Amino acid sequence: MSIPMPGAQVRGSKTGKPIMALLDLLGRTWALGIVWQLNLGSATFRELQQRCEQISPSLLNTRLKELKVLQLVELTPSGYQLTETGQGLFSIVSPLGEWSLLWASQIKKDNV
Amino acid sequence: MSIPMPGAQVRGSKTGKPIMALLDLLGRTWALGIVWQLNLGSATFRELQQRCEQISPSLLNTRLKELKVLQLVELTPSGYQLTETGQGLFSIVSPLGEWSLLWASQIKKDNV
DNA sequence: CAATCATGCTACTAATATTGTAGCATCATA
DNA sequence: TATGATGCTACAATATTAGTAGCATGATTG
Repeated sequence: MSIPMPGAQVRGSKTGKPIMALLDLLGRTWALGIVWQLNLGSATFRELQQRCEQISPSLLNTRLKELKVLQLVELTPSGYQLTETGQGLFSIVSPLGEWSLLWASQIKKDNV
Repeated sequence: MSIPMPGAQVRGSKTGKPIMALLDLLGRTWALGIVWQLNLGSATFRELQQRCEQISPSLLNTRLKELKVLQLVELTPSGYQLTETGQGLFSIVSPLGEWSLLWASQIKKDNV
């Protein structure tokens, strides 16, 4: 799967709009999960694998490559970590944590 | 693929944490894109198909089923539309639109 | 200096998800 | 009773993800 570079055609969209590239990226398995986990602190490849509940190394590596090219993640001597841009992305999606709890309780409520 | 119900095991996570269910859902092709498009206004199945640049009807239907069960989307006489909960989700992710533009320009800048 | 360990990662097959096309069933309108 | 629009299903082809084994490199340890 080619890397969803903003400005280029991406999976599901030919317009090249950055938001479409971003939605393509975030719509890939574990992409958002990796960003989420890395926000908890930098991690080695294998640590990250464990935090992501045993994601396969091939997929983890594929995602990390994408995230590196798109400058959301970088590999430093102390492990993989979010770039400043990656932190910016995280800060946008971070309210999802709290929101998901409300969402969960609402779904439950309606099933009673 | 089973529906990522918060509280249950989901793809990639056994903890049942709502955030993991949410990340699973959002990590599926077109899930976030459908929410994004529906925020522009309700749409019939076929209109939605066109807005999503010719997403296949089988996948669109699969995603809509999931989003309906998870109460983010509902089918009304005037077409598919976001529920209040779905609008809440959108309001969190909506800054991604503007953010993606900055992101795109930053990536370009670094390539110069 | 050889053995051990941890690192990032590749290779490969099997399982699963997505695409793409055709077309069905239902309802409203003409 | 046609015609058109609706929501969708079926199915084969293709692409992605999962899962396991293990390689290559560098640091540490005996």
